Amino acid sequence: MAEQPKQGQPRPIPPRRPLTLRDVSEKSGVSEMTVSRVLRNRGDVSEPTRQKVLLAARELGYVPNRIAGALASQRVNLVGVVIPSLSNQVFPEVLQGISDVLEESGLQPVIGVTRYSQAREEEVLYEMLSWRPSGIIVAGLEHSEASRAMLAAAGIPVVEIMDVNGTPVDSMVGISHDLAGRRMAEAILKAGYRRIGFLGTKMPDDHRARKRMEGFEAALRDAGLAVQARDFYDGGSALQKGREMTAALLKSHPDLDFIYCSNDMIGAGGLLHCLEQGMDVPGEIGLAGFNAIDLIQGLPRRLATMDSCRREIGRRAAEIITAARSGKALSRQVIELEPAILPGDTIRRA
Amino acid sequence: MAEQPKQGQPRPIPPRRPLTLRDVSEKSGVSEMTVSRVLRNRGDVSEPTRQKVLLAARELGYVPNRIAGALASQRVNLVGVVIPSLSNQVFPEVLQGISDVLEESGLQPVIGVTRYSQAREEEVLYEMLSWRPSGIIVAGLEHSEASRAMLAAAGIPVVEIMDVNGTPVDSMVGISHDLAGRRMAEAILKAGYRRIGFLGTKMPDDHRARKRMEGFEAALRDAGLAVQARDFYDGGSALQKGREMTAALLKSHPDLDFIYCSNDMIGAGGLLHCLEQGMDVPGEIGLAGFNAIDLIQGLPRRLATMDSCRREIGRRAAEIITAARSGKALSRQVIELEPAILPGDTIRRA
DNA sequence: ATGAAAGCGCTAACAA
DNA sequence: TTGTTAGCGCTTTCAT
Repeated sequence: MAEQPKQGQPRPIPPRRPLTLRDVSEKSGVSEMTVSRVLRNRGDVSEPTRQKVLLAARELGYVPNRIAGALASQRVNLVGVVIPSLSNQVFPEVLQGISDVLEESGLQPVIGVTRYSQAREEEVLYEMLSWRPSGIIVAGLEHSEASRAMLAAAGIPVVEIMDVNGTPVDSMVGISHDLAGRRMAEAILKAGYRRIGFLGTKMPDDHRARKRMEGFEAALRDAGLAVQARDFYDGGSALQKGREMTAALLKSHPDLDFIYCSNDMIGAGGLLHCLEQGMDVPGEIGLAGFNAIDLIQGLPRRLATMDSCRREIGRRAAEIITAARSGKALSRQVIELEPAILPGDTIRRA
Repeated sequence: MAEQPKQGQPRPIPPRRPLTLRDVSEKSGVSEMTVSRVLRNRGDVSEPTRQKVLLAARELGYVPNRIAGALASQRVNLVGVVIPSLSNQVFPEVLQGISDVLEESGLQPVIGVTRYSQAREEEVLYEMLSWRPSGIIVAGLEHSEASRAMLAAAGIPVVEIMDVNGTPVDSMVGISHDLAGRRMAEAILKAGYRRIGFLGTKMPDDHRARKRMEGFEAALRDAGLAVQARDFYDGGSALQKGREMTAALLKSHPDLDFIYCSNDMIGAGGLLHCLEQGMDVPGEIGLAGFNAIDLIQGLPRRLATMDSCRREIGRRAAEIITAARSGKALSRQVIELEPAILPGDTIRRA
């Protein structure tokens, strides 16, 4: 049963058992404990010993086993991040903000995707909490009872992000989507538009889009007006849907003078349609979206939109986690950011 | 030192120690071992016992500790996925394919982002391997020596994806970007275009974009032609950059009759520019991109492009991992997918 | 069908 | 500065 290096054979995956600290200890002639100290830069180790250990570890190709480490130390450098989708353009940017901050603290984001389903969210949270992360960042304030219970009982910082219209389990960082809708409505009314349509997503669980719409309608009501026409989409290319829905809306309601879209992609599609029809934008018809995504920079007109502060939200949320971890026992923070209106070229200047 | 609920104070993080199997065991009056069996659906447990345990676990809000479980069982339901970026539209779709397949097998993807840096990739891989995942999926074939060594020594299935122009550490699933560039060049030449320009990304480490360009140029050379003009971009809105770079390219080389872009966003920007200038697309000038992203469905013309098979690549890669895990000891698979040309409306019909 | 004992690979706490 | 000991919370294995 002696090991027999077969030369000339394509090297198979090494059947070796994974290396342990003990292997490094034996190879370097230093105790496991000291090896552990060197590998974690902890405690005082003499420079010669340090070098011996480092060399042995490198030569063996040792990769520490964090599972054992985490169990022994009761510390995990993981932060759970739970978001509805990765294909939404918006969430990767939040993630960017999060990982920018976490990286500095040696924390690692672990991403879970819920597909806008509370049931799936519950599963994802359960799965994440079972790894005993140092904190959880989760999009939105609407969760199942079980999810809220898990989060509250986890004994770690929990930050709910993107939205502040509701009651958080622990901390929250976001914008008021109700206010965002209202503000946009006010800007539109101030610019003189009166016959207003709405295009949105059908997603029954996109609570933030819903809140924007509700805020928008509330502001119109305050001015004695109402949305004249609306339509909702579900799936497919948002740009194409924006085109089609705008075309349909203007056909059934030719007198509309503004269309408020629940996101920039829909708005961009609408804008392309209107321009191709030779309509005067923003004179004859105005348009607005939401999010301020990068894309709108390249459109024929800069679509009016609102900054959703995604990156900043990510940064702030991550900072709450890192602060809590380094002992600054605060928690229960509530941070409301101010979404700015970017009027672009698709709303008449007042 | 009695606990003293301070009312009116913001509730601090619950100081309770996390629950363990023992807590469930005590509450249910069943041994830890049997509790463990129930919670994992393993072995034979009588129905009454089962119910007792489940009830106790639910009432306590017990979440198992996977760290301990993984250490004891030497099994981890994690699969590392290492990609260059999340903001590229393309990678989230690969991820979608991956998680569709993994989900069925109870495996969980863990995402790492390299920002197109090999040094960062090395760190990310080290970090991931330290969690002893059941497999690793990594984008691209170009890695540092240390990364390749780590992957080879990890003793788990490794799948390199997106590209097949190179030698994998273990398995690979992707398309030939060299071939993709060639095929597009051939289609363009066949349609009668001769004065061809190129717009790409500056990213020095986007090897796949580079290989496409090289294949493209090789095919032109075979036809006795060469790229007449080229430009590269870096950062910012790709749509806007596509616009600007196309404008600049056509200004300095007004006789170009085709522009091949290294991705659809650049191509879309170019298309919008050309149409706004009143140019005849595809008669006067043709355009093509790469990836077949959703967005192009909503453009004024369907941009010519090539399907990069992202979803399928993700699925196949994940299947290799799940197959290896369920004992079907294969490994070392090489799967080359065929990228189809989608001529759209921006290449003249032959 | 259920339980008891051993130990996964590492680190905290203490000893030398 | 270095080493020893005793677990971390669970699962494997074997006994009952």
